[in-house]
Amino acid sequence: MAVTKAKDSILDAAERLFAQFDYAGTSMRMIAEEAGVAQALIHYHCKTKDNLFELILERRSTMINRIRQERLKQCFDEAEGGIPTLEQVLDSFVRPAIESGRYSWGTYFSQILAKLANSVDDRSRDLVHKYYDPIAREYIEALKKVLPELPDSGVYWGYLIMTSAVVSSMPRTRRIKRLSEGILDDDSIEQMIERLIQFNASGLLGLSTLSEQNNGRLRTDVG
Amino acid sequence: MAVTKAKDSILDAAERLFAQFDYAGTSMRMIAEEAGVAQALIHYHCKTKDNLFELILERRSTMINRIRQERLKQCFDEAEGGIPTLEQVLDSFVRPAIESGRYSWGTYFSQILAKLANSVDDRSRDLVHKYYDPIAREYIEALKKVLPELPDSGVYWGYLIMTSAVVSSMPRTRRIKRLSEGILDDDSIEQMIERLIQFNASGLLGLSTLSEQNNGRLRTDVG
DNA sequence: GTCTATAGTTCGATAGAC
DNA sequence: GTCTATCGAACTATAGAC
Repeated sequence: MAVTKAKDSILDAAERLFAQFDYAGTSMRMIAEEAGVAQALIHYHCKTKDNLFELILERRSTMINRIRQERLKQCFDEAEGGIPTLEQVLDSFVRPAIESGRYSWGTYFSQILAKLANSVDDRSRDLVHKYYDPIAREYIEALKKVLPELPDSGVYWGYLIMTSAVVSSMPRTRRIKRLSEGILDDDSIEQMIERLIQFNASGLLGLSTLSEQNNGRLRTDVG
Repeated sequence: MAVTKAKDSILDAAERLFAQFDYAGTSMRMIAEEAGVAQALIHYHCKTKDNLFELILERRSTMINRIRQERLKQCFDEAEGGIPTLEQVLDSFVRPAIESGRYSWGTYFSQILAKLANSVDDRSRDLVHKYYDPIAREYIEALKKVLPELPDSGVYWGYLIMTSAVVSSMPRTRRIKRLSEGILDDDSIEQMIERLIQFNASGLLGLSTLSEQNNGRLRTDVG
């Protein structure tokens, strides 16, 4: 049985509005109007406003993370010696997220996800836990294999810093265009993917040079 | 003339509530109750809800960015040869932000800022423009001096990726504790500052190795 | 500066017809 | 599955006393 057409248009409309006005700033009336259905139909299909938000998150996170999972597995399957390069692993992580921005839904979902990832309330943490911890654990294991010299603490911190950078690069704030006075823009997806992989690969490798015993002191012989 | 005590308690209360429930999810009634004043007094002191939000942003951003500005200047003044190390520059950027999390207000403001930074609506962009573009331009100029071999596009992308990582590391989501199964936590401020500096310094340097003509191809000889 | 009271609007959710 | 109608509550902002 296919998902009803009405339910899809409700999810699409809510996704656009939640992105633009935030969860609390979006009313069921606005969603109904945007979707072109009666307000009561949203409750019929999606129960509550809170559940509607989770449905949106579930739809896109499973979509993106399934692709990541497949490409990560492919990395390891096709690698000579069974260990792919760091860049190959990061590509499988970064590309599905940034490429989703090509689709109109991606521009909306990315804003929802970025705000969710930076929320500290219990409900938001539970949602991140439910939909993003499984893929996080897979990448943490993959990074341990690809970077065997990196201590575990570096892997965890590195993964989280990298994730922050990727998630925050998904919404097109156009800030780079303003700061660079029009020279650069965030609509070049391939350029952004390349920069993110390069920056994060180097950043992860950089954590290797920081020994556990060495905390508080930084090498200053770079640059 | 000192700022009124009532106004401060209104700003403090609103800061806590905006962080917890977002802008649209916080009502003037909630703020009045949390501040222990009448609802009408908020309008007297802060005019509208929208203006109240800007007052909160102005108060903390000027506080943090003034410290950054002073320390950045100090870096260059005290450096031998006039050019400080990359890590010294990044320390002046990262430390004031992360250390603000020691104060209770920092835990609230960090959540507000992280969501603002990931918003694409015109009002949010204007606020980022007004309160964060000046300090951004100072650091971009500083990075150009510290990393003379890095092409401009690398400086702009690097600054924005770094900023994303730092801003998203400010709210204590405690995700690292869950993912590391209790081994690590985000309450160790010194450890977090060190990791962020190390990661971002390496990430910025990593962008140097990516030539303008080379886009689409990555070196794979790392790891 | 601080308050009470309230105008005028909008909210999430549900009841019940078809 | 889809609709109209509506309940009870909450909203921002202001008027006006002190």
